[in-house]
Amino acid sequence: MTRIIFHADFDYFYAALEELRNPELRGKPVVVCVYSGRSEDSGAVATANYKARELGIKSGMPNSLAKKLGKDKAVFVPTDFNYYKEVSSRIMNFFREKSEIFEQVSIDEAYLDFTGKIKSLKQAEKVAEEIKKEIFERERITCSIGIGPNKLVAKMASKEKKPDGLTVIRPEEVKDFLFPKPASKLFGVGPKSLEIFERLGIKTIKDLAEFDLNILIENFGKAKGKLLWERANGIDNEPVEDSERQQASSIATLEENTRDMQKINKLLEELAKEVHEKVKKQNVKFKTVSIIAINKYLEIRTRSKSLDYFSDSIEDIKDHSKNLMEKFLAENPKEILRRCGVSVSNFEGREKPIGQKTLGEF
DNA sequence: AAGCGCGTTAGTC
DNA sequence: CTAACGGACTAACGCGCTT
Repeated sequence: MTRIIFHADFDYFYAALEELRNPELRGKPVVVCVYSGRSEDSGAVATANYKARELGIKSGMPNSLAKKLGKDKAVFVPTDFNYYKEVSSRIMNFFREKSEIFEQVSIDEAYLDFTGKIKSLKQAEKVAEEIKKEIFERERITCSIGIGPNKLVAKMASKEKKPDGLTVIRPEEVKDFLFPKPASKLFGVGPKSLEIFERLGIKTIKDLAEFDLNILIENFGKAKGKLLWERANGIDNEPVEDSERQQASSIATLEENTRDMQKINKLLEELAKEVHEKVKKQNVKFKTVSIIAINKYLEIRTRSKSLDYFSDSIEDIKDHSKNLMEKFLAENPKEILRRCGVSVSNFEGREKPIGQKTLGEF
């Protein structure tokens, strides 16, 4: 059964919302920043509008660099997640009404499965136009929609034309659409995979799609190797489904790089409190407590501990995160931390819905 | 041998 | 002249232990 999957992606969402509530920003380069609080500019760019992108400013970039590129032309504003969440959930609710098979991926992205409601791709295109129009009328926000036979193709298609784009990829067009793109553009390929691709001489998605599956498995492991190969070939059978949260975490930057347990504990306590609030709000019980340690080279380490019961106690979060951190620092005498985080996961009654991936013979 | 729990890393927005 | 650098989340891996 060929499916009709939409992927909707709000255009430069945070920056668009900042423009919306502050008309003075319109027409200017707008950069929405996360400030870590360590110094005036420390932090990173969350989103930049298109004017700012023309100056070379991109999300994830250090604020200091963005400031340099933006000079006095760009406007820098801090994130206001409560505002973004409010608008996002109104749009998400609208999506949910439109197609009951719906999956929110992040604050600004969702999949919709219209297989049962729509007969042709021509009609799908019309529905997508209507959705875009209605979102704009309601919220004055534009989005880009990709339509394809599965989530992967829909997702790659929504990126094709931005902002305010609509891209339909028919099943017979999938390979022509994917193959010419560099392998780095394939969803799920990051720096580590690219390193391996380089060694194997894989440059385009076509190279990957035609590469020997067994050699990919040797290099990436069974599941990841097969996953990459399938994706390169446009194969993806993941269902669109509304999944529940699997984790709650908080992370923050230390005032200065340190491995002093006193300073770190103070921050861990605050983070534990934030995580506990999320746990209470979501009304869940967790079994696993983790810490995240990011050193001065921005390398990320994690340590975790599973309890033999489900808990919602703040003491459990505090105690275990402190113990984990103490042990981590003792075992890694050279680590000097820049940021740290606390996370809880393994929620009661949420057995991971994954696992239907049957790896046949090859 | 398959499946699970656990602890960890890679990747995305 | 270079380097600069958030926070929240999901998926999957590898290992050891059970069944």
